[in-house]
Amino acid sequence: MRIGELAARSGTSTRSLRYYEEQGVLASRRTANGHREYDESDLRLVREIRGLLSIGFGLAETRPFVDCLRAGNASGDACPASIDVYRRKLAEVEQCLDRLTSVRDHLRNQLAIADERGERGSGCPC
Amino acid sequence: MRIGELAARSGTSTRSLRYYEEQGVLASRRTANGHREYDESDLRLVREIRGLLSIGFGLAETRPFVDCLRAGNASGDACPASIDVYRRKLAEVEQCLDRLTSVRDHLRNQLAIADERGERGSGCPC
DNA sequence: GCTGGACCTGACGCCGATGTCAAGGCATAC
DNA sequence: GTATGCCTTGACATCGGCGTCAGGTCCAGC
Repeated sequence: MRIGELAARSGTSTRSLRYYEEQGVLASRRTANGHREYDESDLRLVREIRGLLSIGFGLAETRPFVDCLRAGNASGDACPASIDVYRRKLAEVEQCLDRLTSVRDHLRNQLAIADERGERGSGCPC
Repeated sequence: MRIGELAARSGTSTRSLRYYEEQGVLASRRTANGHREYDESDLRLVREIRGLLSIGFGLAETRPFVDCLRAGNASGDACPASIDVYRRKLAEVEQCLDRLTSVRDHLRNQLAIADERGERGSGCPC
C-alpha cells in the first residue's frame, strides 16, 4: 500500500509517517516512480508507534519497540530494550504523578482557604 | 531597584523579567536614562508569578493574581478571577492525574507481563 | 578619557510532533 | 490533451518560557 492508505488505516497523517521515516523509526521501500510502498507489517509498526506516542512516549523511545517487532517478535515489548524504556517511563510517570498530586493538594488547600474567606465576606475589593 | 537586583532577589533572570513585561503581566517605571525601576511591591509580584509558574501555571494565567495583588490585596488569590483560575487548573490537574494514573497502571501491567515471559524464558531472539 | 559593568532593544534558537503551503512528477479517467 | 488526485521533497509555522548573542547606551571609578 502507499502512504495515503497507510495513514488512513493507522489513523494518522502522511506528514507524520514521513516524519517517522525521517527520524529513522520507520522504513519504506520505494516503487519505480519513487512512491513509498508499505505492507501489513508496517501497519503494525505504525500502530505500535502511535500507541506509545499517545501514552506519552517520545518518538525516539518507540524505536526499541519497533526494532523488536521487526526482529520478528509478536509484541514490541518482548525485548529487554523495550522493557528498559518501560521502566524508565514508569519512573518518569511516577515522579510526574507525585508532583501533580502535590500541586493538586495545594490547589485544593488554596480553594478551601478562599472559600472560608469568601463566606466571611472579607477580601477582594476589585 | 533595577532589573538586575530584582532578578537576583526573585531568583530569576533579567530576560524573564523583560519577558513578563513584554507579555503584560509585569509593569515597570523607567528612570530618566531609560532603565527599568522597581520597588518592593514588584518583588512580591514577581514572587507570585514565579510561584505559580513553578506549579505549572501558564504566564497568562498568572495575570489575575498579579492584578489582584496590585489592587491592594494581601494575597494574589483574594479575587474571584484568581479563584476561577485555581478551579480551572485544579480540573486540568485532576484530568492529567487520571491520564497519568492509567498510563502508570498500563506500564505496570506490561512490566508484570514481561516479567512472566522473562521467567518462562520465552520471547526475544534479538 | 578610558574601562568595565549593568542596562537597553531586537532577534534568533530550542524542543517535538505535526500542520500546511509550495512546486513539481506521475498516472488514471475522460 | 487536460483535469484530477496522489505522490514527492523542502521548508516555514506552531506553542512557551526562556537562553543567548549582537550592537549600542549610560554611569561610576580610576
